[in-house]
Amino acid sequence: MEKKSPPKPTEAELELLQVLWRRGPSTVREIHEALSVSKSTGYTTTLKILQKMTDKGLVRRDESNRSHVYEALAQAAQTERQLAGELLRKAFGDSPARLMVAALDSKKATPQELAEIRRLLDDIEAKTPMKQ
Amino acid sequence: MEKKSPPKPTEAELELLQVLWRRGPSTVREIHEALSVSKSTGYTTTLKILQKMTDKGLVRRDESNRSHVYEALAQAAQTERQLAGELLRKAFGDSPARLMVAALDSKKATPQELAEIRRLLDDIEAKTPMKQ
DNA sequence: CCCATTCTACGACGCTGGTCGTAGGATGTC
DNA sequence: GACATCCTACGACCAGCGTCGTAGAATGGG
Repeated sequence: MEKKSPPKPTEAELELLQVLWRRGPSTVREIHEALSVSKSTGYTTTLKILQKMTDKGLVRRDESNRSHVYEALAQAAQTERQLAGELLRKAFGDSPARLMVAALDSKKATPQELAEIRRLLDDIEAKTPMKQ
Repeated sequence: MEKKSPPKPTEAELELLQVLWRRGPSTVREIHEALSVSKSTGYTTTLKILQKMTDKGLVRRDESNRSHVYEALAQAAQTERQLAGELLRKAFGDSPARLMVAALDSKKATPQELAEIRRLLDDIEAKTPMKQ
């Protein structure tokens, strides 16, 4: 039992996490620049959120340089599982099928995407029934 | 163009909406009772949220009786589409496949559910390519 | 050495969501 | 008619989130 359950990131925190997942360990400046293309928020806002994320255990920081270097502790797959699971429970009665109906209804998927979903289902079914 | 876009319900609002979807038009008392099995919140809290939902246009109320009767305006399918679409965009780069991976990973689906998703894909593919 | 720049820390503010308490009007019962 | 009960309206409160401004320490260029 070494796994701690990392708290759910807020919307702004998720955006920063996504940058860290993409870039790897980064300074506040780097994260803020990466984000400023889509968002126009102040530098200290980014800093403040990062500090809170450190308290929450979502990220870890290396303070050996003057510009602290932040690194994601929350893993992408785990965070996504958490978010999907929560919506599943709160809005879809824990029915993945119902969630997919809504998702595919909201964003019209390309035939390629549909094929990919089928492939993923194959993988899952291949794995589940005869336990490995 | 008669469809207005109803605002996104908050978590508490979604719970009340779900009761209304299940029960149909109901009084505050009825909604509160229905909810009190799982939640222990005050009567006036339910009332207040309902009032705010009225302002937001999520519900409509009939004031002809002393006990006002509330009715859902936001439709279930549309609301679910909205919620799934938002998560899809914010956390999954608009990729339904990635969302499904996370969802199925969070809640181990039964073979029946997987089959149901396949059926769903069949429906969609049957509908899209040759436009009916 | 001094000044401009860059960084962190910290407090403030506004907003929203969820919670409740209380006031006061309507209703029902004896 | 009087009283207890149920209803709505409304304001208060608190916590969390996102935003920013400013202070003050570290750094680096002339």
